[in-house]
This record gives sequence, C-alpha cells and structure tokens, in this order.
Amino acid sequence: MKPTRKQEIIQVAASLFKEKGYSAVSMRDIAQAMDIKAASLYNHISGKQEILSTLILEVAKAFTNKMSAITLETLTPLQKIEKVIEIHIDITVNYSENIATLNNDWMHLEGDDLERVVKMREDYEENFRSIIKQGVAQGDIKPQHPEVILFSILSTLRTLYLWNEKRGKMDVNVLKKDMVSVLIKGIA
Amino acid sequence: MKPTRKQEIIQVAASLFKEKGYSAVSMRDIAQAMDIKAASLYNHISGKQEILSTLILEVAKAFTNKMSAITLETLTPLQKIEKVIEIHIDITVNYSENIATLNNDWMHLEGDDLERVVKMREDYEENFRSIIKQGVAQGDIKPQHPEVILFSILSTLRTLYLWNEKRGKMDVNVLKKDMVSVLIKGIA
DNA sequence: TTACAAAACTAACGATTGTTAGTTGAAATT
DNA sequence: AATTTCAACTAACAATCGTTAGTTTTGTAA
Repeated sequence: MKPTRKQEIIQVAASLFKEKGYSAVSMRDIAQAMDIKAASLYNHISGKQEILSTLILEVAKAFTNKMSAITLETLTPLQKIEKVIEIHIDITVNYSENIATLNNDWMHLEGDDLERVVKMREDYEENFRSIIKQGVAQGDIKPQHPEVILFSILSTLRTLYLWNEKRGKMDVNVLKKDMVSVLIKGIA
Repeated sequence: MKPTRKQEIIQVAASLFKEKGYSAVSMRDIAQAMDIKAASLYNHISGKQEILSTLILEVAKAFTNKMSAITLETLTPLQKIEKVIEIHIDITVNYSENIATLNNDWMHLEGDDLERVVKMREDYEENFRSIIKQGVAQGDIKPQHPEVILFSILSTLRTLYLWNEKRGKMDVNVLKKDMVSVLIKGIA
C-alpha cells in the first residue's frame, strides 16, 4: 500500500525522534527532511503532539494486544515467556523507531494519551509478572525474586531496538532461538 | 564533604534530565529548582553543555576504569562477568541520574566530549566482548553468538537505573546475587 | 477547459530558548 | 574599617520554537 502523506510525515519524524529525541527535533527539522516547509506539515497533521501520540499508541497497542492474547493461551509459563520474547523481536523488527520513541519520549505525551500509555505499560508488566509468578509457583522457574526476572528479561527486550541495526545479516529466527536460550537457560 | 554550588547545580540538573531529558529541560527550569534566576547559574558554570558533559564524563570514566581493571585481573571469564554485574549495580546505586543522562542524552554532547564518550563506550563493549569470547572458547560459556550474550546482559545492566527506585528495601547484596544468578544461570 | 481539491508556499505571531552585560548586596579577607 | 570576592539580581539580546492565516501552485476529474 502507498502510504498517505500523513503516514510519511510520521515515519520521517519517527526516524528523527529515534536519533535525537522528541524534544530536540523541531517541526522545521521534520519539514526539511521531507523537503517542504514547516507550515506545510499542518495540512496533514494537527501538530507535533499528534505525531508523538500516533507513533507511540500504535506500537503500545501492538504490545498490549499480543501480550493479553498470550495470557489467554493454554501454555506452560515458560512457553508463554518464549512467546513474549518472540513477539518482542517481531515487533522490534517492524517498529524500531516507534519503540525508541515509546521508550524515551512517552513522558512528553499530554492529557489522556499519557495516562493511557502508562496504564498500558502497567497492564503489560502485570501480565508478564503473573506469568513469572505462576512459573515459580509450579516449580518451572527458579525461586528468584519475580521482579528481578521480570526486569532482566524486559530490559533486554525493550532495548533490542538499539541493537537491531547491528544485527545485520543475522536471521530473525536464529535471533529468536538464541535469545530464548540465553534469557531462559542462561549462558553457563 | 559539603558540595560546591557548581556541584549542586549539576546534581539538580541531573535529576531534571533524568525525568524529562536534556533537551526538554531549560536553564530556567534548573534555576527554578534551585530557587534562583537562570542568569545566576552562569556564575558557576559556563553553560548548559558543561553540565551535560560533566555529568556524563563522570560516570563514563567510572565504568571505563572499573572495566579495564577487571580485564587485568586473573579470574575465569565467568568470574569476570560476575564482577562486571556487581560494579554496574554499585555504580547505578550511586549515580542513577548520571546513567540516565549517559544512556539517553549522550548524542547531545558536542565536539571532543562526544567523540570521547563514544570511544569509551566502544572500548567498554570490546572489553566485555573479549571476556565472553574467551569464556566460549574455553567452554565455560555456551556456544551462543557472543553478540547476543553481550547485548542481553548489557541491556539489563544499563537500564537498571530505571528500576532502582522500585528496588525499594531490597538489599544491594541480595540484588547482586540474584542478578548474577539470573543472568548467568538463567531462570529455568 | 474549467472547477475543485490537495498540498505546497510566504509571512508572521507570541512564547521560549541559551546566554551576556552590568549591577547590587552580603560575606570574607585584609 | 576598608576592600575584595562571591553569588545573587534585573534587563535584555538574537535565535528558534510551534503554530496560524492567507495565498499560490499542482494534480485530478468533470
């Protein structure tokens, strides 16, 4: 599908946001990257804030939906974690700029959008925490503090976007296998 | 030791930078947080950029020094990784604002400072990579791609600052033990 | 060819940015 | 008591910010 002009603007902005952060990118920067004047952007979008919230909500919804789907499946906790790792890799490959902005610039959202995204992240983490706790309860996962496990895995997954370029020729499925192995079975 | 006025400014700025990012914090914001006017800041510092570079170089040096010290010790690769995890936790506990700024705003450094910090990070990563490769070579570490291992561990350690507040009453030494266990031996 | 809509333009606005200059009062030193 | 240093102040600067209004160009359909 050919992207609309609005989608083009958002994509170009995403790339700049990833590079320098939302606050350091001006509307004139975005316009220049598209070879038009800043005022022309307003024929397609309502303002800078709309770019930010569109960008973030798109990927935040993707994570939330996939995660709650996994929660409902009938799998062992370890299988669910495996799936969480895989969907993170899938989404990162397709939305790496959006993830950068979600991670680094969510606090610049305003009004309801801010509340909504914070809520989605909390729900996401709570779902993940439940899976881990269940795994510990039934002995599949070592009796470490669930918070340490949650944080260790989630940190790696959330910052995968930083590493996505260097990934280079590495196949996505190989990456999935390796990350599942490292994160679940360790390195020793 | 009582901090100098300059150190106070840098600390207050660090806290604001952690919260909203370097570009979203104005000199007037910093001044207001100190109950003085923006122009008064210039009696103590040369500009906003000096705050940033002081903040970042301080913690970047700490990491670089500790890492190269570990490289020289006579330990097994796994023992060295254990030490790397521990020094990350130690530095994070003491410099959590600096780490936030290093992670998120290093690209706003200018001139030599930028080059220097990028170089330090590359050296750091290269040292870490060497330890991992040696561990794989002598069979202590599973034959995964070293890059995946490096990235997984480093992502967790680098974003530990985000989680430091929630850590709450958890003892630092317990945290060290747990993280070493999770990162090296896995969770299953 | 004309009519219309889409998407660009110029020009400007009020606000905010980092920073400088010059001044003032208080504290420390001579 | 006189002097110097420190650290705050007011006022202002040029530049840049997001955004608006009004106009012109471009492409498409009748």
